[in-house]
Amino acid sequence: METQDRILKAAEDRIRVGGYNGFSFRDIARDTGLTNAGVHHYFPTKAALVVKVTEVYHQRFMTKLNEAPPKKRVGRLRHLFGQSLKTDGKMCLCGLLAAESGDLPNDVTEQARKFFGALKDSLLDSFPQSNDREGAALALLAQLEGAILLAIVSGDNDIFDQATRGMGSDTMVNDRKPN
Amino acid sequence: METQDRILKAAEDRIRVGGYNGFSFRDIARDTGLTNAGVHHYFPTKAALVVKVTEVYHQRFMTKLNEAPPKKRVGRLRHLFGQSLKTDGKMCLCGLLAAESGDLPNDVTEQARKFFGALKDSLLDSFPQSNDREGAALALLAQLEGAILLAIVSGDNDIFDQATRGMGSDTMVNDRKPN
DNA sequence: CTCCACCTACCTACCAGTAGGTAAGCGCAA
DNA sequence: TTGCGCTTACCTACTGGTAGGTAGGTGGAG
Repeated sequence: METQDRILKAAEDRIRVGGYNGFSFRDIARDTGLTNAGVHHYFPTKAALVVKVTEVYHQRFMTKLNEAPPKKRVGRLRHLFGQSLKTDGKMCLCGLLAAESGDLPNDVTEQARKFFGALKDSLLDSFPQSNDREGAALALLAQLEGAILLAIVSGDNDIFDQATRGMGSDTMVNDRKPN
Repeated sequence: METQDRILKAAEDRIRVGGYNGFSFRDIARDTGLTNAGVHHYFPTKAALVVKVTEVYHQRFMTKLNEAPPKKRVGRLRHLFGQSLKTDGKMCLCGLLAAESGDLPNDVTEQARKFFGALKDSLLDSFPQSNDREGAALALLAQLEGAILLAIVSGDNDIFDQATRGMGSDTMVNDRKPN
């Protein structure tokens, strides 16, 4: 694996546990077997590193989401969030950054915002046109992001399933009752 | 206002913007006109300070929530979260701490967990006994916490309303606060 | 020989936390 | 009423350690 990719992976893992202020260049250096300066060789500033991490995350996530046809996006999204929790045992990267966004470099906040914008747009086609699709997509996104948050703080993955029951797989694949 | 309370207020405000690692004792000292050591006089460690902040927040929040009768708790809770966003312009304290919880002192994480436990318990009575009340309460909590997160990162309070539309008005009760 | 990856060595600023001092106030006894 | 022991509420000055970031070198591959 390329050094740059190892740096990005280490940074993503760190951020998804402790957030932007919860890791340092030296942490990443230790994780990758480099030195502080070695990490700076690839990313001049912390903000630049985190922006790149979010770009990679964004693209990877959207690719997986858009593999599913519009009608199955909700279930797919639920699956992806669940995987984030159960396989990685970690928060959604952009969810954590969003929470801290009041104290982040502007371009990092902007990246998190873009992620949720893209998610919402990809989701719109899953809802019937007549209703408030925008609101329905946002509500769903909110519920998923909140569910992962509740599960993480509780240290209990089942909470994610409880808080998202009925979403996607059973009742709601293509006809969630919008409020 | 007592010095200790000014410290607690400053710390709460700071945490709700940047999280646990997003503020320092010196920030609080500047906010309150004290010195670093002056803040340490009241709170020996950062963890102790943050634990106290969450205790005060928890109690204040639950008091306001439980003013409403069980049947109106959902609307009340939505109102309180909306107020947190629109009046304070800030995240829910425990939501932010929950997101970062992977990198927090244990007793701080525990406080955040307790907050959501209390919220869920208070909410249970708002749901019909026959169904999966636990899941319904968790889903609602998740949606609210996620909605505030999406609104914060977007810098657009309307997103909170969109993502929680219908909540507390159809199946739940009205969401106008009865003051 | 050049370029690139990465290093050593270092900077300044800041971190949480501590040591020890001081000024003002308390309850209480003479 | 004065004086004493003790406490509260801070302060200045400092510690060891870490933060993000930089200047300039080294070693190996092409």
